[in-house]
Amino acid sequence: MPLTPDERPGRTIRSVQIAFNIIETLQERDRIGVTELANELGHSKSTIHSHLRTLEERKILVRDGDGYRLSLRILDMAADVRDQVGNYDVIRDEVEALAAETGEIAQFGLEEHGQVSYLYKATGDRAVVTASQVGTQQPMYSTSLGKTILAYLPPERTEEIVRNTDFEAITPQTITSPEELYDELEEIAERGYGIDDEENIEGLRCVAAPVRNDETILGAVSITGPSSRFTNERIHDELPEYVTRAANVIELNTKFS
Amino acid sequence: MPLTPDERPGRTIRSVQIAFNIIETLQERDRIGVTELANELGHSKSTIHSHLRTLEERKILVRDGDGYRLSLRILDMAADVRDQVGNYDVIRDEVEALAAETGEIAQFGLEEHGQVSYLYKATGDRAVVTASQVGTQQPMYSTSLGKTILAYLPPERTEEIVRNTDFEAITPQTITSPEELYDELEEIAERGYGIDDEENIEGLRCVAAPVRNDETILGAVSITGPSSRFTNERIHDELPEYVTRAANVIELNTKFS
DNA sequence: CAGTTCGTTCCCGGTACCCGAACGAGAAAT
DNA sequence: ATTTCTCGTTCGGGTACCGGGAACGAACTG
Repeated sequence: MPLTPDERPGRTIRSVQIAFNIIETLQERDRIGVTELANELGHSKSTIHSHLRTLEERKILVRDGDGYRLSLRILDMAADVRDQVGNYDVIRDEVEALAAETGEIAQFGLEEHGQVSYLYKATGDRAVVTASQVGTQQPMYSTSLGKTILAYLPPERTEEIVRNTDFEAITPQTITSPEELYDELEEIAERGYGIDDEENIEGLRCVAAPVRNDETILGAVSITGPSSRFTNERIHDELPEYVTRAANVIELNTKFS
Repeated sequence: MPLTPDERPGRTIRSVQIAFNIIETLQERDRIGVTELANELGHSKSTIHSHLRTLEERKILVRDGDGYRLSLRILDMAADVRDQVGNYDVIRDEVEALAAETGEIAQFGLEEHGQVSYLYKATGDRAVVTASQVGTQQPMYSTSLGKTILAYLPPERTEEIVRNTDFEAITPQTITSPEELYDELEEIAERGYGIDDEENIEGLRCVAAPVRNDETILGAVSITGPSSRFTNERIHDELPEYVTRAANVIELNTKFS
């Protein structure tokens, strides 16, 4: 298995690619040894060995029993990430409050690499269970968070993201063309909130509101629930009020970084 | 500045070292650009550029404004780390409970790379503030957690760690020789809990108890407080009871992984 | 519009990276 | 006890490829 078929522009460093292949493999299947990794990744044992040694010296991995796993240093790095994004405490408190008062799932997400990344997730007492997890990514065009963020990003950035998007019909309702998407973005910008009507997961609807600081968008807040509770009526009346209120509180407490 | 003066055994991969130098620099000082990184790390701009491109493609970094920062994917990795260690929920609940009932700092730590890494930290309502943070590391020989873990590790592993330890007098009370340390480890094994009497930070004392599963040690729980509240009397009577009780609860709820 | 400072690209030389193969240490099997 | 796996580790060699320098382009500033 050759690595990458050489992305068009720019160079990328092979050893580093290998290192992160190891890390990612170790992320999903812990406690693996040298030989197994070598087979899995298609490299010689000696190559993998040197890499493991390097990563262990850097305290990214630890030997645990027979095999390696990621080290707790990752937790420290995660804390720094939260600091760097800024306003984590405000966001957490407000998302928790939103989940508590609605009983549903509340989330905060922001754009990274042309996708939505979840920064925080809170589950209310009657919330449905979903697979989404903090730090993971979802497409922009199929989520309320993503579409709402797109609607408020600088136009050139929005275009760049849309241009690099492969539209895929995740559910029957998913938006599958740039034209449809741009229409909806306009709509969102007009009314101030975005909606996902079973476009990402069947049976689930979401409502999201942008969080902005001085014209630049930081991210968005959303609530997610089953279509049975998110009726056509509530989704354009009561629910947008909740999320915009939460978004406003975050905006007001935002400190410049 | 040459990288490492070539560690004695084994080879380590330079590109990966550079990549993690970048990551670590970005961890402490966010939003840095290519040129600044190049100067800081002593590499050419083109080298740094290729690395940044690689790391960005791997979604480890994001462009944010002008400059890079670590991406939210780190948060996802952190979640996986907690899963891999196992029993995170039990540990969190019990450490929180311990902090709540004592009012002090409570922590759970385990051994990695011959040091203590903190997995969880909870602060009670009258707890002193310390710099220690989840995911960071401390020496084994100067902390109650470290010494307690050493006392219950397999003897050969303990020896290996002690052999590779540089003893340093962090405070006037710090243990500075293997002999002293081994004496204390025996004491700990006898009475079942470990103590740090201002050996790591002046003015602070800690008490720790081991968490074991079927003869193998998973880590240790500790409480930390000012010497004024951690009197000679309480530190050998009331306080050990708290931590051993917490440790026992964790042990009982431990699932095999 | 000149001047500065970014980020980016290109090519080239030297090296250190990856591989293959051999070694050593356990454990399991007979 | 001896064999036979399989694991992690070490070692040298050939060459891909990584890092450096310099030139280019773009964005700001004066």
